[in-house]
Amino acid sequence: MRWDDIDKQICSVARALSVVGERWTMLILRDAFLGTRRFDQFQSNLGITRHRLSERLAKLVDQGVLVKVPYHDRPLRHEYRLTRKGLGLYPVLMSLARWGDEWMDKGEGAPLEYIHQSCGHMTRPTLTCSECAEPLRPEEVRPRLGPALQDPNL
Amino acid sequence: MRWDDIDKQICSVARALSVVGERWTMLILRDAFLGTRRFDQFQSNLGITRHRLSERLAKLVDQGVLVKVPYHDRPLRHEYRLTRKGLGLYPVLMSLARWGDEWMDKGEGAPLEYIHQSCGHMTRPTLTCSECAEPLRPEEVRPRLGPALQDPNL
DNA sequence: ATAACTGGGTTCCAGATCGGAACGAATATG
DNA sequence: CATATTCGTTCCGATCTGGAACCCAGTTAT
Repeated sequence: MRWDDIDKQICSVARALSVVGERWTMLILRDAFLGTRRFDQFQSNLGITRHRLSERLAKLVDQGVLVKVPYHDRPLRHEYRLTRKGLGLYPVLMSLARWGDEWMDKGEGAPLEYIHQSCGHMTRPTLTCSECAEPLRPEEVRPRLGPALQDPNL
Repeated sequence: MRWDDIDKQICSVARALSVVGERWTMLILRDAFLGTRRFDQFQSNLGITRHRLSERLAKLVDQGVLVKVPYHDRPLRHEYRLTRKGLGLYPVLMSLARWGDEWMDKGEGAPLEYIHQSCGHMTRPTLTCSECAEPLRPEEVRPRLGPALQDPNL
């Protein structure tokens, strides 16, 4: 199977990766969450080539993860901002960051720390159950077929 | 900058992606979390080529995300299991799945649903603050430089 | 005992994707 | 007018990918 066809799988992870699973895309979004908005800020922060960057940004705009907002008229200039769909990726980014902090540390501690302003503490983002609020452990979660995978002939 | 050098960045997201950011890797891990363990189970579930699969598995073993465990002696056969480091990626996978459920749905509902066995309910995995247990919203979290990025000359 | 099968790979090649550098277009600045 | 800034695009050689064929050690089927 070609990579371009993964979005045809009936799997939310595959579909998500069809949008954010390419090289650089997650790093672009990391920067977007940290406040980067303009083409060449992205470019110099990331060290990605201009070509690749414009390709990735275009796809993210296309998929509704970013919007192009004009911030200057003549000459026409845009910046790229996270949409609600884009903001929805926050847990993915934070989970990646936490895993990196925990498992890929080279002995100098975390690059960034996060203050949760509503409670004032340094936070360690934790995935919890929406119903009982306990941290979700893989052994305690049982997946079952959802609507999209239920055979109507059963 | 070449993609192979992203792990040199002082950024946990980049370091995490240097391990799990290649095509297919996350899908391999998704399958691993759903119980897949053997080479050709992965291969037929994913539709990845054998070559690519053996390459990805080798890297994941190398990075300590999976372990090769022998399950048969003569002929020698191994299976691939998640290590603690691998299990640590659960929040990343679940967050991706939730985002896919929410934003990439094609109108037939979620492919999988998740039952949290310790509370018995269908759960919607939610990223929360470790300190106050409230859901983490990006606007309420302020990043600051951590130990790895603090200039010792300040 | 020979053939066919199984699990777990590796080799090879054509085509797609990538990185780097040069080029372009539209306006602003001196 | 010459130069700079911003945001791209074009081109090309290098790297990566997918598909198919091949390999090898044991195992079962004939």
